[in-house]
Amino acid sequence: MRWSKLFTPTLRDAPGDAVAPSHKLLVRGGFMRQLHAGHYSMLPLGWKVHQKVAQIVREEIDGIGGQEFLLPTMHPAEIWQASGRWDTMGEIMFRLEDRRGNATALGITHEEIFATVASELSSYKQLPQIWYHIQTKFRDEARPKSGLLRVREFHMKDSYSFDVDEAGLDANFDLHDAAYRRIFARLGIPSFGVQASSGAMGGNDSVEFMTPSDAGEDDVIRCPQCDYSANIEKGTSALPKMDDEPGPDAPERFDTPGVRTIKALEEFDGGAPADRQLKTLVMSLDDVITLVVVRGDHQLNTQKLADVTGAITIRPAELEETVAALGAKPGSLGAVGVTDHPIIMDEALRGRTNMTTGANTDDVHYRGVSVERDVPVGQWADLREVQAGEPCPNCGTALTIVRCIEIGHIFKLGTKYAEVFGVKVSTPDAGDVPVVMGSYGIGIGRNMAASAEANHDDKGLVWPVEIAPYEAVITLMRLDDECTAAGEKLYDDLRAAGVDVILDDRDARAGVKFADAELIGIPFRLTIGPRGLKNGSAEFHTRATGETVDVSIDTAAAAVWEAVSAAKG
RNA sequence: CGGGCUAUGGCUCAGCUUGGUAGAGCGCCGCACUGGGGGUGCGGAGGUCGUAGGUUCAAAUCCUGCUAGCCCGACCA
Repeated sequence: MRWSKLFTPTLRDAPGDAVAPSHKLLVRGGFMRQLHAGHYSMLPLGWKVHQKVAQIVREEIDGIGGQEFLLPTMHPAEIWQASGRWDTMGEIMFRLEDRRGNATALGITHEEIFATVASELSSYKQLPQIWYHIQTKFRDEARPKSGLLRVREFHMKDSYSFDVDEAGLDANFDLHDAAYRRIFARLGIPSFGVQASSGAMGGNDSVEFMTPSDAGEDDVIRCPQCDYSANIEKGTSALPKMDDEPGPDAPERFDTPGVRTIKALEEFDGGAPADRQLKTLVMSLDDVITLVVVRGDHQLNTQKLADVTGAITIRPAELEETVAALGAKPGSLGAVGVTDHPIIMDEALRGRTNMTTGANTDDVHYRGVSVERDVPVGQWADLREVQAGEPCPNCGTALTIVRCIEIGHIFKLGTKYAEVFGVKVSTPDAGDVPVVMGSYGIGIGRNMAASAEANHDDKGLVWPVEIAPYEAVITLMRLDDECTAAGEKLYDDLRAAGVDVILDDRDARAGVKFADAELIGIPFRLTIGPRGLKNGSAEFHTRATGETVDVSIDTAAAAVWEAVSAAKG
């Protein structure tokens, strides 16, 4: 490629509304442009990087035995209705009708579709199978943000494993785990796996891959000592045991005029510290008013509540609903003796006695509450959100909470989809059995952005060689005959050697060319100018280190080839 | 969905408070000088000021509705 012909509109200033470094740099470098919220046009450079990322993913999934497919992105409603996800996916799914009025979905993921294909599997001898495609997904995100990090239209590699039993699934799960770690390493993204909520995917086990970044959207609990790490939607901590006094034989009502908050009750004469209070949250779970109780100083994690209850639509109750349900306003609510609404209690409250909580009369509280004696708990569950500094459940070290980008997610699905879509195989001793599935996703554009987040400096992007838009640039300092001839020869030699090289033959000043090459993150640069040519040399610059060395013009191509080869492993 | 902010040329922004000829830098086109880190000078093109309505002799500016975008939160793979 000759830069004079390349469409790469680089900008000196980032768009004012971009915040994330990857967003700013991908726009400034002319990799992409926004069409509207959550939809980006990939320009030639952006698409080139995107395809290189996809190719790495393809190589690694092929490497564990994956077979590449391409399934449609428009799906009939019936197939989603069959799995139940037409309803449970809610507003995330784009829906439309064809000219006959048939309901259609734009694919958010492809478990159902791959399962229909898999229904032609018939014998255990065909298993295991790993099938995948790299296909556009559409998700009607409530809030697209941060450039490519969260969008409404994106490419995802999603693979699916099919096994005759759980042991087979475990093996395929581990193969994917290892392949994903190789992918992230090749993309230059520091990564680690965490225990995660399976959310709307169903299934019984899942691991998310995370990379620490302020531009991310997930909070991850990490132990600095052992290897414990979990999404905050899933993780827990070991709380110090509380020594409660037994308290009175029955709860005692007492007046608390004007006390409306946990903090106020702490300071109130005759009140209680927050960790000796019950916090009663009135929630609507699929329109069922439910009391959710956590310790006064704890926070509810709504994803945990969703996982535990299976509820699809969770929201705090409106004021009127709360008053209608309990007869008091927030600030004086409690679950003592409440029998006409389900009560879900956080595990941290098990066995607690002599607690303080609202009495469902404005300005009145109870003290001396024994949780298991006085509250008709319907369900116990881990609902609280871990706070930084709490002890690790494995080793007791103070936990940290790290902001992360989710760069991959792998699920053990079990037989849910196989049963719905009749994916079963004959076995020698168990007859026909449903196939055990796994599902494994990795967003191409998000990983491109995550690599940009991890690999940039104040001059611009510093792509790993494998995904850089070009591996090397030959920068002509003058467009005179001598420089041009030397540059053209190097350009031809490098292309012949298989190096992805661009010749900067623009009639522009040196500063512009250097700045552009650094902004878009080309790993290696050969500078050809009269200063070097006098001595028969070119300058060899490495983007990542900033080092510049003189090399003989005769060996310059070989030097670049060696550097590229070494970097690609 | 709740809260906040924004919308003026390709990009970044000023102008709005106090209504009166639409501006700057970068980018773009032409010419000249220049030529190893976003160079200089001269000349030029390019804007229904998001949109619809209202107030007014007069609206980028004041008022109202709408739309779009961004940020925080909720939610989400």
